[in-house]
Amino acid sequence: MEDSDLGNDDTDTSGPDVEVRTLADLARVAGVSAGTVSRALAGKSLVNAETRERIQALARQYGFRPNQMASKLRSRRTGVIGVVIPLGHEKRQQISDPFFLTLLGHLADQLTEAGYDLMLSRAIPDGTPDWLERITGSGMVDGVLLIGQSDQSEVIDQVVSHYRPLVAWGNHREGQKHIVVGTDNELGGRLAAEHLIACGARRLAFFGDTGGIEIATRLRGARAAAEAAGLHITHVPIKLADAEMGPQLEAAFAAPDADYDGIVTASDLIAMSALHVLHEMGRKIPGDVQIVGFDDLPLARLTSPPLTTVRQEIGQGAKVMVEKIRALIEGETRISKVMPPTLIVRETTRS
Amino acid sequence: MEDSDLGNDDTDTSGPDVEVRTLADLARVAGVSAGTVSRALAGKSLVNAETRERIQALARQYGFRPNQMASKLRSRRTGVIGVVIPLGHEKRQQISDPFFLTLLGHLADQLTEAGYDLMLSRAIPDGTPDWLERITGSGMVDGVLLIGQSDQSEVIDQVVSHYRPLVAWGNHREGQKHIVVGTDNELGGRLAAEHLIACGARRLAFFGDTGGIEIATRLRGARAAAEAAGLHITHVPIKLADAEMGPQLEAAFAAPDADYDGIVTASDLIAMSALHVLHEMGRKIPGDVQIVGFDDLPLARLTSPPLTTVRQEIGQGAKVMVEKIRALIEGETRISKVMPPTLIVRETTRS
DNA sequence: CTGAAAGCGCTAACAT
DNA sequence: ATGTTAGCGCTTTCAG
Repeated sequence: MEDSDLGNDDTDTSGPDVEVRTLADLARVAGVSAGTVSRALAGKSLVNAETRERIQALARQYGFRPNQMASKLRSRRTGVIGVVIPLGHEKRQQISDPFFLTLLGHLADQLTEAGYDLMLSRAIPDGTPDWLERITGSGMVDGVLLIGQSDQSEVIDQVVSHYRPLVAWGNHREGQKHIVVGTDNELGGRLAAEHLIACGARRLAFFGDTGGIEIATRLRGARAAAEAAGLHITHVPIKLADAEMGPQLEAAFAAPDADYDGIVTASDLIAMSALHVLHEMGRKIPGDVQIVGFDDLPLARLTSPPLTTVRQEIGQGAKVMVEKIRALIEGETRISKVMPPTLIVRETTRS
Repeated sequence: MEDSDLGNDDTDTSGPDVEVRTLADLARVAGVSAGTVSRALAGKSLVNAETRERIQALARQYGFRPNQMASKLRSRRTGVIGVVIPLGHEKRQQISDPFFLTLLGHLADQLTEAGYDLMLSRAIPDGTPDWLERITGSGMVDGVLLIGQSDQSEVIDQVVSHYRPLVAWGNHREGQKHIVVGTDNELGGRLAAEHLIACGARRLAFFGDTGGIEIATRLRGARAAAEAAGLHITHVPIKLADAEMGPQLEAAFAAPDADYDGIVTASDLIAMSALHVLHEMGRKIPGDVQIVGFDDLPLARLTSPPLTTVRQEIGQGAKVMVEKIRALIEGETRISKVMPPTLIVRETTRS
């Protein structure tokens, strides 16, 4: 019969002789139309189950993958979320902040789980909204997640006036237009300072650069607590330049009136560095100086002594950011979320 | 003069009344064809300098950005590099390894500098090449950077047989098809063990899970050094499960014959955790036990005592990976690069 | 130097 | 349930 001869053509299951790069190619091989192949591969229900499976098998056999660019162009949906790290107020051109990196890791996990791809950009704000609009306006992403607002809160507000699906990590400010997920930084700073004061510290300092609003707010909280106790807190603006943090700290401790006995730091990283420098100077912790970190990175429990710190819920934050961006993309409405920090008492304070 | 009257038409610089979303829209506004707008915006030389500038000004004024999907589809060039983290041999579903995260940060910097966008994917190898081909075959990226090979060396080889622009970080194996940038792990392991032996350690252990080839090779190097000195080295397969590392280490030290006096670790993270656990057990470092880390993360110098470790050149590695992927994309040929590690002696060994 | 025309590979009406 | 028809918005010959 002619039919069986036809059937025999199927025996070449291994050596694909014809190049099948496009839907049309596969359609030809399968003897159907491109439209059907498209539907079959998308797993749509309006295709006969067995043709669908046959086509999927064929696709596998020929190693065919639909071109995403074409698909995205046509469907006006990219399946990609842009994750942007604004490298603003700190002049370093490098992504190295372990907090951001940790948040990024969690975001990657959550986005993958939600079926999104992640496009990472580092951006250097320049006063105009251009650094952000280059990403929102490119048609390359369905939404944007900002890891930190730096000092760009106004610019971001301006962008969301015409670009909705955007969620930032960071500090929430009254009257702010864009949606933010973050920690109550003022409370965090206050918790840290209050704890230090309760543990007997009197000569307080805050270590951290207040160029970004988050840190500035932590300082405000710490200062409020100090003032409530009738104390002064000295602000020492340590920049996060990795290796160069040591010298900055040494200089800070060498200053004439620098015999601090309680230090609130803007991050665990600064705290760890301070711990190290103080240790080298022969100061006892928490005997001579008490320190509170910020973030509660996984590493905080590994320092010696283990670091007392203000915990931010990074994993939870990532989850919430992804939930919100998805909702925004679906056209729903969402509001900001401020999460309360918790004080984790370990051994760099006298508890 | 008529000229000044003409100039007055430009006063509506603020209120774009017509929506200009596409090249064609802008072309209409500019009174030229879409082709010319495309060329002007691409900065091509074959456009009259002043029409080009006029069009660019118009684009800026209307906030117009060409749709990347369309551009990429047409030009068959995405300007995107895929960065893939294979979450293979370790079952954790999470990106948290600080080494990978650090490498990722450097890659982001280098790629941005080279004008590429970065698409991050975490992948869970499943025995087939599918986890990788989903990315290489999607038409979404111009090339792929793999952060670690996990135990997928053969699969990767298979993929590069038909997909050239791929560079992996990791261990180089003789006869391997794909291009790798990485550290001489065997040498690294040997340096660590030799140093420990030279410092008087005799009861050696290697802490780390050898599921990935990199770690297995480090163990091989350490073992070779031990055997050359007539010593035995005990392999303790610590998994990188963040918080759960403590208990694993405690169990390791509680084992009957576990009075190690020299420990080679597979990463700084394990070393830091071990440091912490030993500290809690009241063991002196380096007095009772000496430890050598691996990676030399920025944090290694901050432990107390500061960590003796085997340094991998992460920043340099990222630079090399990006150089190689760019060359491969251009159709050039490249070979693997094995970088020598260096021993950084700090204070967890008796030097 | 610029315009017109032809797709890149796919999806989504609209038919049938 | 499947085929047909039209584009998505851009780039790039090919003319002029």
